[in-house]
Amino acid sequence: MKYTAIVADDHPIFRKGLVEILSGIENLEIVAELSDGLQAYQSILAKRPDIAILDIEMPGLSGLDICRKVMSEKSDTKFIVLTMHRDKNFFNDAMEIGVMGYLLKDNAITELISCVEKVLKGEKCVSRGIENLFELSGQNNMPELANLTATEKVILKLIAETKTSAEIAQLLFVSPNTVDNHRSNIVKKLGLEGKNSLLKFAIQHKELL
Amino acid sequence: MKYTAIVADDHPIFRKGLVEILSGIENLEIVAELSDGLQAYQSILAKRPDIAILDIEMPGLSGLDICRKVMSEKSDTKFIVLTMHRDKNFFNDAMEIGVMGYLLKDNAITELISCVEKVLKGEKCVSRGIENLFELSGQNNMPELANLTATEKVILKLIAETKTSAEIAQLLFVSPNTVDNHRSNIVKKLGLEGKNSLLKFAIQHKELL
DNA sequence: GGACGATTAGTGGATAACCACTATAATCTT
DNA sequence: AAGATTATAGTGGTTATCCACTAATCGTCC
Repeated sequence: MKYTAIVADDHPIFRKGLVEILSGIENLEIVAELSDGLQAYQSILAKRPDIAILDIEMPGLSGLDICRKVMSEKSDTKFIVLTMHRDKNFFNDAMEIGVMGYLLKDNAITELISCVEKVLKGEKCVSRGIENLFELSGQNNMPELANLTATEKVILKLIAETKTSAEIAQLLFVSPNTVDNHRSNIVKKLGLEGKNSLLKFAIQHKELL
Repeated sequence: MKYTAIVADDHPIFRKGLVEILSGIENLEIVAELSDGLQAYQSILAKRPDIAILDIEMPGLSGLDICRKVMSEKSDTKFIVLTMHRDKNFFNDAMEIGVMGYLLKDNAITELISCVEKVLKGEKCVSRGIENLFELSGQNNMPELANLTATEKVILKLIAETKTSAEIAQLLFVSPNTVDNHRSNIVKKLGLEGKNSLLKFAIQHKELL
């Protein structure tokens, strides 16, 4: 018996590679090949494939959006999502939604094949490199940042917006001295040194704040 | 007559797509397929292909590094580089080095094929989407930045790397006073105000420097 | 040769940020 | 109740940056 699959990815060359590899799996037939989220969603509803292999980052609907929508309509389709970026939020979302496979786009071809086979059997499958990523991101996501108090984080954010201590003091209705004191504490907690080191740090890391 | 090609990209699935598409070009034969920069470099030297299709972002040597090295050894190999990111610096570097083709990884398959054909004929070929990128970046690229002198730009870059005036002075073998003077001039030209305004500006705009 | 711009270097002053303390009140923990 | 943490506020000192000047040197263009 042949399983059916649909593939969606907005990068044509990468999609070509995907399709080529999946075509090599004997008991699998690709019934549709899409390049954007909405088309992929409609195609899944129309063809009800056994498995859908979706890029997360796509125009229109993301791969995760598609999973969410399809799964809310009691479908038996199983999902494997692909992503370029080792993003913890994506992974967490994917796990919550209940996708069966989570792969990094730079993974080996053998890993893709074995993942598809596992998922078809009903097993879950997560990329190698993701667990490492997890440990890593837990580590390099600045454990120091977690040590900061709520007020300190607020101030750090405002610093990242290139506000001066005087401006921050006005915004928070406290004395400039207090802000200055918080700055000192933050600098100490983060282990920074030198003039403007806090400003440099804040601007460079404002994405994680 | 058949042309020879080598392909290098560290993403296995994408590389598979690339190779698959290029195999469809009749007068082209792929003589090697690599997954890292150093291997690709050595392979090009060994096989002297007519054309090399290289990812820019690769472990070890980047695609551009490879071009630079190979071209300094009077090779006839023509280069097409691929990149995921619409990065102006990459493009400028590529043009300086003299690559024949510059493609974005999300480009269409037809564009890849026509680019290879053009380059084999000796024509240059740049991705659609790149010029747009250029106009865009050309517009919002701060006309004031163009007013800066070469030395001022160097100093601005170093400031963006969060170097202090004293450190910059040491690096450039000039007096700290001179660096300070340049800072003043830059601040004036950019119309900045307030303490650390230059540092803030430099860090926030370092991508365009 | 003269005008101009760029680079170099200096003086002097203002201020924001850093750094190290002390200290009080409020809150939370044990 | 005692202790810890947090937020608040202040004093005093150092320093990097900013700002406004002046000035010498060098190369380029007319």
